[in-house]
Amino acid sequence: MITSHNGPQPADFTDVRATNLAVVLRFVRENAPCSRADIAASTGLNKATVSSLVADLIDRRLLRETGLTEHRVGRPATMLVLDGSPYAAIGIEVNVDYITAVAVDLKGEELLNWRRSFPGGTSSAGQAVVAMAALARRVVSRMGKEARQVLGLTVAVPGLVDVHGIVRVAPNLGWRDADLAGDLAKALRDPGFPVLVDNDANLAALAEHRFGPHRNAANLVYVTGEVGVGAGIVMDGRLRRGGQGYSGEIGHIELDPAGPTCRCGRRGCLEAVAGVGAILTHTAPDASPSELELEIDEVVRRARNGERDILTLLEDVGRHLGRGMAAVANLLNPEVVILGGYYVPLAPWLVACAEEEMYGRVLAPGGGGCRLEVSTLGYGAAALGAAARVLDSVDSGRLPPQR
Amino acid sequence: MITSHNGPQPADFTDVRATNLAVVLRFVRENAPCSRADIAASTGLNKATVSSLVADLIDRRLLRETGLTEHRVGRPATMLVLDGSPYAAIGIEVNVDYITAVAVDLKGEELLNWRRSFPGGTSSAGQAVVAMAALARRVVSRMGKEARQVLGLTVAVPGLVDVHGIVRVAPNLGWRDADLAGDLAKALRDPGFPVLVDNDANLAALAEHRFGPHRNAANLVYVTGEVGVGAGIVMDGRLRRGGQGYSGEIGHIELDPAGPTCRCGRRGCLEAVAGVGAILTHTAPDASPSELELEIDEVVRRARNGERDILTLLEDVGRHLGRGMAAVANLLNPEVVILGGYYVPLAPWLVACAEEEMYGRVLAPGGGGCRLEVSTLGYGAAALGAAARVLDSVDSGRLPPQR
DNA sequence: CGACATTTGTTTGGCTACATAACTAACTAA
DNA sequence: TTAGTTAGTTATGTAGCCAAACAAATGTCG
Repeated sequence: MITSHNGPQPADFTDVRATNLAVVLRFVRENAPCSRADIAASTGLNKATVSSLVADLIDRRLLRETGLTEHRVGRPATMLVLDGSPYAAIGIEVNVDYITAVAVDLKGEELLNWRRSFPGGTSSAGQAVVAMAALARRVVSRMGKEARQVLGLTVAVPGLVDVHGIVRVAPNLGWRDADLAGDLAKALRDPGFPVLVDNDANLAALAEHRFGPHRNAANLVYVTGEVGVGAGIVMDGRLRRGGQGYSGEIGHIELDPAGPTCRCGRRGCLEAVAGVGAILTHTAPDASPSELELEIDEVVRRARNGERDILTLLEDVGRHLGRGMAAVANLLNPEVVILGGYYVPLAPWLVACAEEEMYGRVLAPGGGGCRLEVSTLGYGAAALGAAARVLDSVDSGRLPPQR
Repeated sequence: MITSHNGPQPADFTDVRATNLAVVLRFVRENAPCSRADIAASTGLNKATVSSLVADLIDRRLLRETGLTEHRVGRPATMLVLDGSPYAAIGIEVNVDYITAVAVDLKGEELLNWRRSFPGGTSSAGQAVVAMAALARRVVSRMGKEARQVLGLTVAVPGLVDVHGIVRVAPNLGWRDADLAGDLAKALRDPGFPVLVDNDANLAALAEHRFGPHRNAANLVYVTGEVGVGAGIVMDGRLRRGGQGYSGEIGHIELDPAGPTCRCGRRGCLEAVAGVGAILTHTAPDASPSELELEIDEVVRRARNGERDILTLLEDVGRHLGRGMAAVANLLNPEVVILGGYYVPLAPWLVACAEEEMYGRVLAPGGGGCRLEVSTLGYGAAALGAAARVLDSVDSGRLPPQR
């Protein structure tokens, strides 16, 4: 049996080449426009090697030469940039009431962002596959019209996804043991690109790691503020999924044995005291999942109006959230914890309290250098991360073939 | 400026060689005795390549040929084993009342295990360096007499050690901002091998990962049960230290806002409700740190006698511990959480309750496959891990030079 | 007992891909 | 115009992998 973690794999020349191609690709992404000489100087690779690698990447249409530098001593340099035009990566996010599809090019530029309503809360996984396949086909066809090759498709699911990509439990969708990736690939009939599935918080963390303002942080945690509360963990520059893929389940960390009852049946879970639900049980106890966004808007409006009870409620939620994040920061010592989902619109009234609690509880000197920040990627973070997941696999050496 | 995490480093042939040497070395460690043909078949490397790699490793005295196989069809195979004799890795553990030094060979066989009492609680870091240097010199000299080359020395410290190896805070030793590694290297006057410092829980986790019964687990957490409670985290096969090196500080996760006051000033920290201190405040409130071991022995004796109040106390501690470990398991989804330190002798009365709490609170299906286990490595786990840290750097390609 | 099969490990040759250095190219400065 | 500077390419050398042929040492079976 061949498994992935049977010790380190042996290396050969193709690995060297793949590694160095990825090094050049990443360097250009982060430093474009730049010359071959820049790449050689910064990476330590030889000029000749860089020329060969760049030629290869141009052949694969991943890089493109743009103009020359002017008015400098010496021969002008031909500048290189990522070639945005020939490829696309697709990310899809399923949720309680809608499906989002985004496509990005190699640079991460958003090519499209489609959202269609979908009764996720009352549909089976099979029905979701049908809906996703329809949407995906339209996206693929649009990409085809733009003469773009699709490099891959990843689906973000709010639930427990195991290391094989099987959706084990998605509480808000009511799914269990669904092989979404396999079924979707089947529905797309041999799509010619890999189809993957991962947890939404994991993928949002990946989006922050790649596109967010803290993209340099090798260690970060993204926290979803949806009906459930989950986390995606990036440590040492990579997503860490744990033994079976279930890492980041912080929603049911117990913060207070005397706290309110959680929907899991226990008391004082993070989700119950600092989740979006904890706010809405006070303001709109009968809201259905699909009304969530409207209800949160209403909470924001009332907070803006300075309604005392709402402000107190949010401060309280902020403090609980801060306590939970302190646990995360103490355990993982990330550079930054990023709050996402519905925490974003509520941030102005949450974050000060949360920060105070968190910084007060982190043991390491200087709070371990861990900051609490608010996501700037918006609601589509998971879908964007799903697309980023595709780009990541390109970065780690699985390049499209040569022309 | 050259920093370690500035993106992936370019690769060349020496990397390929180093990678493959490490692959062969690890394979032999885990499958000794084995033949060159076995290695080729299992790793996928070519027979010729394996021969060349093995010759190199024999030259470096890392491998040794042992007899031939007999009574099998075909040409008999020359079997290979790790060569235990020419090298040693040294691990030192500083504690409140003693310093431990261990030396192991390449196989992890313990060559010596010396413990000398040392008033760590009342000594400065400078005095500790003097004591450690004296002990280290004796160990190095003993290794010299056995004609062994010392590959490295690592010190395990109960405290916050940053990514540069500086001891930022060691509460029980009263140290702050001590460059132990630098000072110790200076005291040893150009020892000719690397001197490193790391947190004791991290190193104990490494010991479990390398030598423990769960050495196959790529994701594990080790929990120290000393005066403080800390954790070492192995994810995806490597120690994860976080952004600044302060990961695993679980002692002050707040489990109960209404709980007892912790020495950190807050209420209901894991350390305060499930640390060794939480037990001793009930049984021996005035015990000094150096009497800890005796006091725990006394608790064990009374538990064996079936004293009701002690059993209740331990069950209570077990439940709190289980709640804390549930948080760890939910966040990290490791294959196993290993309890160490003073939790080991107390395990018979703690673990059942802890398991029950933990499994009940882990959200993932089947508890995420996460088990709660008790360390079998004994009190010297951190020192052993310190030595393992040295062996790890050999494994990742920093081999001793050829003869 | 001897031919043959089986398995191990080495040798030879070929290939990939990196490094070094020499060289060409294209500009600025004076 | 000439010197200086920087960019990128073109040999040439070399490390180290793989594949295949080969040599060596054993067991098996007629």
